[in-house]
Amino acid sequence: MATIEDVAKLAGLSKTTVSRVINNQPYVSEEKKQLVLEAMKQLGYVPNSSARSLRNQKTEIIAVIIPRVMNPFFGQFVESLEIVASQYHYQLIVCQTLYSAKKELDYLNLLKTKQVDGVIMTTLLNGWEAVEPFLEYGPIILCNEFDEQANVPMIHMDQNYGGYVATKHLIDQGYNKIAFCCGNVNSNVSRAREEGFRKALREAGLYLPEQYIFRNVFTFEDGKDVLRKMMEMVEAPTAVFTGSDEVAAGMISESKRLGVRVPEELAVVGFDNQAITELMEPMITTVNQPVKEMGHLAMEVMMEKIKTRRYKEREVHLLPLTLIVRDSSKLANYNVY
Amino acid sequence: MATIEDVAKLAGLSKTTVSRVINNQPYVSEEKKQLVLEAMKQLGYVPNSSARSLRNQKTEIIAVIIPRVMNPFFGQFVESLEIVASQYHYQLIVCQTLYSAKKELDYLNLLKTKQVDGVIMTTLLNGWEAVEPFLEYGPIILCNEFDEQANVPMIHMDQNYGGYVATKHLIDQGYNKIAFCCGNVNSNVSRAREEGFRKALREAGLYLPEQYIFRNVFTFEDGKDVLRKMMEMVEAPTAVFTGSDEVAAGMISESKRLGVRVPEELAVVGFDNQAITELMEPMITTVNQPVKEMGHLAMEVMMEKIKTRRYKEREVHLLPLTLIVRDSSKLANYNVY
DNA sequence: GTGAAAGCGCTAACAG
DNA sequence: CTGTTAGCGCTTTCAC
Repeated sequence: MATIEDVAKLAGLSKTTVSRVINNQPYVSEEKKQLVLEAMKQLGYVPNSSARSLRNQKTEIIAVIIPRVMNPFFGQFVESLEIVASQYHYQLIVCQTLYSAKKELDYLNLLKTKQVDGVIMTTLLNGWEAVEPFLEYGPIILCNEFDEQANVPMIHMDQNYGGYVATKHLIDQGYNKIAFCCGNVNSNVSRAREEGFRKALREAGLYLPEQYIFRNVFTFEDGKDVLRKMMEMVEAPTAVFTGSDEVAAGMISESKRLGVRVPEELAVVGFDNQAITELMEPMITTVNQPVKEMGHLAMEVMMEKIKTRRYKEREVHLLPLTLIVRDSSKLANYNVY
Repeated sequence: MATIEDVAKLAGLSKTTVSRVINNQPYVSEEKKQLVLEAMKQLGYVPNSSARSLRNQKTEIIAVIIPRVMNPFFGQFVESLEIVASQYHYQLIVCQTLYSAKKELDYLNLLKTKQVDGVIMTTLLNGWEAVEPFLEYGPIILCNEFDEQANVPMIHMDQNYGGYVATKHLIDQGYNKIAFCCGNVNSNVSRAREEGFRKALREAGLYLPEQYIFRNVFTFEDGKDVLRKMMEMVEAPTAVFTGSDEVAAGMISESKRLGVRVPEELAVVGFDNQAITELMEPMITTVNQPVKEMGHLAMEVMMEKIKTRRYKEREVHLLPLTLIVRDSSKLANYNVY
């Protein structure tokens, strides 16, 4: 493998001059520049990234921590992050926690070992106190997940509003026995959605029985399970707010199997606005999250923080959530009027 | 940031000894070892990866080149790759070509610049001739996509069989006007499937009109478009083999809109066995691809190639494909008997 | 067992 | 404009 020295020798110049050419620096005559370029081409030379990283103290790699790629929300996030990163000639390392706090911590260490220039986190399994010390080694951006104390850039959606608007919609449709389903209990995302949910119920003077609350519901299968549990209740809910389209789809699928009509006997609202919402029958009412925008913004903010080196300041970017009404929550007779 | 030198000073020892402790090398007394460990803890020391990479000529990073993360097939592939990589303490860089040959080449350069220790490719947009020279800089593994000339490890499915078995199934169900749909024209995957498809038709003595062949069909929307085109034909096909479940879903969705009954008037077979196949109505007949296994195997093979440093040899791992019959291709009256 | 010193490939003072 | 030199942080001879 050719090194800068080989190029220098072949061109009959010094390493410095070659380096200047590589980095498009001024103060190198056109003549010598051509000499260098020629030598580089002849040797098929490309600079060694490890050497550059060591010397420049930066790797041009960003790590993104997500639960798992196959969750469509995070998959889409990774996709949009990578697109922007590649425009800046940065690479993206994917880090899947698989919901393990230990793995989250291991991945944060990439910052400490200087394998990456920054970390974008979408989970906070260890709590902010555990994450904060890593700030000493480079920028961390909180995406989707958030924390009241965190002194870093945060990009997320108004989850409280999301929970509120979806629930308000159900109430407006005439439903009054509404259940709540969420994923990670320790997540502020879930917490905020639940607050919004409760706010809507409160405003409507509706009561929320304890058993109408389901937590740690993540997958299609989980959705099925919850539906069965709901239907076994003496007083079953007539509507349910879920934390993800996948869960909503599971519920609808299981409803069909049990002969429960959606939305007549049970209204279902999803979250995320994934492709599946338009494929299910009935099509799923959901809350759209601007994931792509979040990815773009996150990477842009990361690039800026790396450049300015000021990243230990709280900075909140709030992205809008919008309710998308489809068939899984729309009572036919309400449409007539 | 503490360096090895700081640790050495604090422990009152040399860098060499500290290095030995870091790397668990023998020939260091238990006593000094404890001294070093203590100093390391006190300083919160972690070795700098760039320095290690430069010195050891390896980064412990693997790049994976895929079209895009949001394609569920590749998303799942990335997910399983990352899981195995992390067990080996390797990181995974995602590289999305977005179907651009130039980007594919750019990403291959990661190998040349030594930013990664190996590359796993799932596309071959530039043809093997263009890829081969990069072998000089490190291992390349071909996954899913394959090439007859490539002198590297290849892990893929028997696509020819996949095309054959799905088509045979349609024929056995009594369909005889069968259309073919595939994605990338220049892909051996598509090519092999088409061969299998044609073989089944040939065996059954069925004729294949040119207009029954659709290429460059990738998305849900593409599926809808193709369906409309098919239905506009004077002699419309009564069955269709598609290259992906997404496309199949698009077709079924559009069929419903147009009042075309599936499978009575049109049988549809997908490919990949994604979650969506069980959510659509009717549920989609498809060909299961062991993506997870492919990911695991690919990373295991990569680790082995990196260790042995022998990777310029052709080596084919063929994974089995299985037909999964569901409702989108099953004529009710055929089930009775 | 332990340490001094060289060097991985690159960039940036600094001097000319 | 160009080159000499030092050094980023680590591992590995090689000597003791």
